[in-house]
Amino acid sequence: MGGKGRTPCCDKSQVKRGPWSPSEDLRLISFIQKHGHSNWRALPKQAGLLRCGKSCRLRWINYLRPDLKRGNFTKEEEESIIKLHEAWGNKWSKIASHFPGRTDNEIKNVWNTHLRKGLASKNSCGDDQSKELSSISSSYSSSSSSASSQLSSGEPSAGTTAEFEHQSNQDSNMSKNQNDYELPNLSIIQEKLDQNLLMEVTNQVRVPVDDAKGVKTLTISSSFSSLESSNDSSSSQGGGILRPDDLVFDFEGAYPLIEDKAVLEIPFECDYDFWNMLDGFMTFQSNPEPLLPQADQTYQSSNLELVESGKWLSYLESELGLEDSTKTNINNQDFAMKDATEQ
DNA sequence: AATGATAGCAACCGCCTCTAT
DNA sequence: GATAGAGGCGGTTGCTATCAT
Repeated sequence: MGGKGRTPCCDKSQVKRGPWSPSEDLRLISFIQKHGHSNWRALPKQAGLLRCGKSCRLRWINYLRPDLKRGNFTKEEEESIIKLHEAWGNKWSKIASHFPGRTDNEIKNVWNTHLRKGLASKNSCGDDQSKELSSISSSYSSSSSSASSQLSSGEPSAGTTAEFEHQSNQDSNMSKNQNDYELPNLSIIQEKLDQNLLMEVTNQVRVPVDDAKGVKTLTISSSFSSLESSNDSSSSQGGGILRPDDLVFDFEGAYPLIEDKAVLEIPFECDYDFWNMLDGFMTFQSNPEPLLPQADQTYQSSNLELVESGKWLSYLESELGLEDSTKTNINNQDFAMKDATEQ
């Protein structure tokens, strides 16, 4: 410990706080993708972000990392969390290390919101709990063979802990060296698609990826809760913020693989106006007001919004030189009109 | 329909640990 | 060994959506 007190990690009056905007997310993603994150403190400045380095790190780890598994925890995962918490207490990062794709923050939240209450209620009816624990134990052992032996007793033995750690090392490649950040392989992408994380593709920013056999395309797709009729509360938070459920990596066609890893690149050095415009766009698009339906207008206005946003992104694509040339002229005209109208 | 209570979760804060000098 | 800087962790807060009255 320092002893003489710590210098603040950043000047809090100079940094932005609160929810991250879509453009900040994209800046961070593209910067890390290109340069890695060897120095979190220096990163915000280098990336042109008015954020504390810690904030960037947290955002990346908890939200933007490409290997994150989103969506609800499965029953098995929840049961595993309960058992691991029994063994280790609030060692969230340690627990999280056994759930590839899950973050300590996520697990902590799940524990605090769901599991703790569930257990508390079970504790009130004594016998049920021991029954429950034994069922959890057997369930766990069937679902996680390498970890199965340690869960029947309260404290983990040295051997069983070692087993967990062994498994953890095997599972969490990302945590080995996050500077060598790797994108998930295609099976993970497919898994996300299977989980319906790609609910509705409303916009696409295509990024060409060089490939010896030609240029493939990565599509960053975003869908917005305001355009969805989903009752899922998790998708309804965040307002104009681009959420991971919204921002998914989608692949068109085969993707270049180097040593089984997909490689892609988002152009970081685009015009700063691009990011700012993107911010404005995201806010504009996610603004529910134009979409809040007057009954039969719902469908029409939503589709209008989709069309407009599609035009907008096409415009972006053309600005970035990523466009399908056949669409460019029309879209530029459309956007210019829209732009003039809004201004 | 309005209001208050509750739930869920992203983000922040402050402390701890590790490492370089 | 002392010190400072940086990353990491766990606790907590605050915002938003949903539910209940």
